[in-house]
Amino acid sequence: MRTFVAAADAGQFQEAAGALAITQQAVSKRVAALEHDLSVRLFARSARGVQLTVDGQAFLPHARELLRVADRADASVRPGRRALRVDVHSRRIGPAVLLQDFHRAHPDISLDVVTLDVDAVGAIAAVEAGAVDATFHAVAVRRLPDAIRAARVLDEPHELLVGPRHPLASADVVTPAQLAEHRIWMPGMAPGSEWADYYLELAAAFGLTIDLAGPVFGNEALLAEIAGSASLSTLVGEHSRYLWPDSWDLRRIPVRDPAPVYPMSLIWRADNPQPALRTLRRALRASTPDYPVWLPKLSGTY
Amino acid sequence: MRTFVAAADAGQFQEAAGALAITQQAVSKRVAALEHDLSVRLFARSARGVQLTVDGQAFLPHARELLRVADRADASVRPGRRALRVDVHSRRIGPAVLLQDFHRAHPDISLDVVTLDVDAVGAIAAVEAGAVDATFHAVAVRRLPDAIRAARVLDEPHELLVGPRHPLASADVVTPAQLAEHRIWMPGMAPGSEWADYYLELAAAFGLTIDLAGPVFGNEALLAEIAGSASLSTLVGEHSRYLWPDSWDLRRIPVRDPAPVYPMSLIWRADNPQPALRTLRRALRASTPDYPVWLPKLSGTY
DNA sequence: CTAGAGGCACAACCAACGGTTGTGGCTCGC
DNA sequence: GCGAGCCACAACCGTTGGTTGTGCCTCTAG
Repeated sequence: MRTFVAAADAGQFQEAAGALAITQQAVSKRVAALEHDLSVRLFARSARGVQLTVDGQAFLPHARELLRVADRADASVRPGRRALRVDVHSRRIGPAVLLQDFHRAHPDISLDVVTLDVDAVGAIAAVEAGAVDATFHAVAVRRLPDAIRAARVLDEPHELLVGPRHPLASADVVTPAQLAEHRIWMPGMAPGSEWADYYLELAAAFGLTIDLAGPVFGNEALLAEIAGSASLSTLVGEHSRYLWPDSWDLRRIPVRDPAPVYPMSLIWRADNPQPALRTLRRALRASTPDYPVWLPKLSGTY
Repeated sequence: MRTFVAAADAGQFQEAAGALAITQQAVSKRVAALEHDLSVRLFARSARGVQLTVDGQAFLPHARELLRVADRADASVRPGRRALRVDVHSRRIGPAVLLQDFHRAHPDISLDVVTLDVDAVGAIAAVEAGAVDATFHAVAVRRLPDAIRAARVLDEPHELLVGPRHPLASADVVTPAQLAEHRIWMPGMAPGSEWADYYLELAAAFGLTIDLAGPVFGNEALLAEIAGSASLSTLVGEHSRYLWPDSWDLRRIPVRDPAPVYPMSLIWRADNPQPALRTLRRALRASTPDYPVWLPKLSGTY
């Protein structure tokens, strides 16, 4: 492909061969092979050089695009100068949305969003090791390793997700106190994880029934279950993206007075030289809600 | 790359090998070679299969994109089911702009814009031969080959392009009659071409001095010449895109009363089965100006 | 605790690919 | 008409990339 583009740019195989440091015959062979694979003629040969055919003209921009993508792919992992790589715990929750906004605002910065599938300790270890440039987690800033920095970037308020038959289905807003009478189901939180700790502390603070146990069949199953139930509900982050069929008629009801928020920090290595990281940090300015919030004490490992 | 994606999807080399109809060892070798080239480990191997590393996760979407682009590149020339291919005489004039608008409105339709670099006769021959799906030219509809259809899609009005020292530099609008006193320079029109015929007929109709001869050094040179001259001017299509440094201070002045328009038709083969062509035809509805226009008699080959 | 199943890597082997040099034919310009 | 410039074809050969055979590791079932 690179040879084809070089030949198209040069207008002759000889010169392209020079640029690629191979012989004219090799260029001829490569182009012939490409033409054979595509079963189409890309160049019209003459004694003065070559000229793109119609098919060649149509193919050229695609070939260039292919090389661009290949170079980007290479740059995404090439040690030393790879793209900014950020870990999010799930692609459906707040931080992923923040990153998407960031990408829209800075399309020139190449960004890789990955999901490490580890807890805060593991993610911070990955940041320390340089495997990722940054991660999002709830941390008590005082107890981080020396080389690690953190900045609060998102206080994520919660919404109650209920089906149409749930008693609170028609509420515009609910208070934590109101939730005490209802069962909140959040399966899949590993005991001891920051998530489990958070929801246990929340439950204790307001006398709630938050069910962290139970079989985990995935988010889709959970949503389906809630859609059909008159008593089940769950909590989701305000920025999170969950999709369901319209017919399920699920409702998201803000929780306020106070609003339990989940405090997310961006975590990075102090000595990370990536300029894009600085840009990301600047772009992610925390906007504190203008209503009363409830925050956990964050007594976990960090 | 395809092997890497297959292995990532399968979660094990064995299964990927089956899907690709090669042996597990070949998959192992291919992945190892890719890892070597990138000097990065993409998979963590275990006795239960393989799992993407962080680098692998970051690389995967790029690899998928690469395959997508490769497939599109292939589809762009693969005989039988290639993308809609339209010839424009120049990427800077009206039809190219129409196509760009069309692409924005229908981003799902893959469109290849090519420049055949031939006259109307050659372009229509290319349409007949199936090398391109459509072309834009000024034609008298009556005399086309049987298998060819045409529809007027753009009556392109002209603007006078002058430098700041030209006598008409400050005019808001000019008439063809006014132009009779000034020299209009349009080098590079081959004698007998539809363009030359048009401008000759225009010159005759209004007693203009239109200079089609002269050395051709390219558009940039022409613009530079005009910018510095107090007497030279040229005509450009209203939709055409020419760029120049701000300091040149060139002005585009509409020609009206009547406005000489250049009538462009979309030309295609009656039996072209491409559904996208139908969409293009529907999208390109001619919008006739609501002011008096001048049209040529179109006495050329077609 | 052990045996077997399942999965990946390494080694040896071999066809085919992709480069090289050498050469011939074509076209254009002097 | 002849040389210069450029591309294609042929012969040649090292390397690549597939194959089969095998060993090692881990997880699990008996």
